[in-house]
Amino acid sequence: MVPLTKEEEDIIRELVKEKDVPRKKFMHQAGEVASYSAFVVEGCLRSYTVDRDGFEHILQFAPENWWISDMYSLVKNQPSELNIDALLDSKILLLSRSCQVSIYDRIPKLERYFRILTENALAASNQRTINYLSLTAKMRYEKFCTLYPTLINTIPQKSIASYIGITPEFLSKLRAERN
Amino acid sequence: MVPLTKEEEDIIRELVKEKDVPRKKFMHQAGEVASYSAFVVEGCLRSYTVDRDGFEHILQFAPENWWISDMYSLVKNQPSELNIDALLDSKILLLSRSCQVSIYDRIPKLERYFRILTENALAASNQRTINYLSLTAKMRYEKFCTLYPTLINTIPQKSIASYIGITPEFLSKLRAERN
DNA sequence: GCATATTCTTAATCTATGTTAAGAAATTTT
DNA sequence: AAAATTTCTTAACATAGATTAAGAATATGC
Repeated sequence: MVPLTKEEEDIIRELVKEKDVPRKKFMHQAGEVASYSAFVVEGCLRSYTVDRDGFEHILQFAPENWWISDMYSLVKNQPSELNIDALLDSKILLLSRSCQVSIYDRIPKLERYFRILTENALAASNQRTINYLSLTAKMRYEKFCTLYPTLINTIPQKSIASYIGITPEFLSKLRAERN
Repeated sequence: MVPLTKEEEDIIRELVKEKDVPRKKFMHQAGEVASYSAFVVEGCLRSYTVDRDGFEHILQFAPENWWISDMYSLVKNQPSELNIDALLDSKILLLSRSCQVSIYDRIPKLERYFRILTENALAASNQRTINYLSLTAKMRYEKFCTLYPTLINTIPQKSIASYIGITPEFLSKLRAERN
């Protein structure tokens, strides 16, 4: 999306840390203040909350080439309610919030890149809210399938159920319905 | 949030159009491609979809000093599903998408301002998604009351019901419960 | 490759929330 | 301020989706 010169690439390479996250290992845990965003090079991460009854609710999947973070904790500097862990063995690039800001100062077009990225994330989040308000569970599942075709066979069904806001049992029933 | 010089103020004043929007009048209608963001100087706007059964679902309230737009339509350049209208007689500032970009080029710190604004909107939207996934209707109503105390007495209850994703009848019942 | 743990399915039962309807209260228009 | 419209409340009944439980299928760790 943003063409970079060799020097700009070097700046970024210096500020970003590569990391392997094996399946089920955390990149971030609830209770801590988030200080990193992650770009998924390979694999898949997810962010989720755990409610008072111990149920997990997935906020975001981040397959390859997606960014993931706890935006709330990052911008408010407050302890976060979110956990971020790997659904598959993954390789990520970590960018700390302070590095991010220093990149913006040194390479302004990256501030534009992240602004646009965030605008797209907001548009997608709004769309998801509208889906909750106006669609049945079945319709949300069908939308999910067309929106994330690659995820359907790589992540457990119960994770999809959690993302669309239903129980795994009910998702199982919905799937049985459509022969 | 962003201190401006006299000249910068003049640039902005030139690119922004002031407009009065009487109660129930539209700033934007579904089907059109959105090309403006609006800053609410006075009054209150809302964005909402109308589903196939004719029910309204409110995505956002914008009381004084908030921005409102159809981010999806704006960034994808696609016809929007959202209507934006005034809940109260309002005065707004309209900023077209093209002016917005030209402001970014002329006053880079405003690109930062809008990046931060969008990050905050995303954090709030994520929070709302988590609320849907993990809270009952009653808890969502209570959260709404603490989050938007000023709205509770200025907008119809049925609008609150629509925003938190329940019917007005059920909200009425919830309110009766807590004596 | 076997044992263990996790995920998925099915079915019976339960419950939070929706629907319908009708009157009361509040607000807006004339 | 009366009439008309919109919003709010209440109550009986309906339903989408949750819960519980148990077995079957898959996946994982050793």
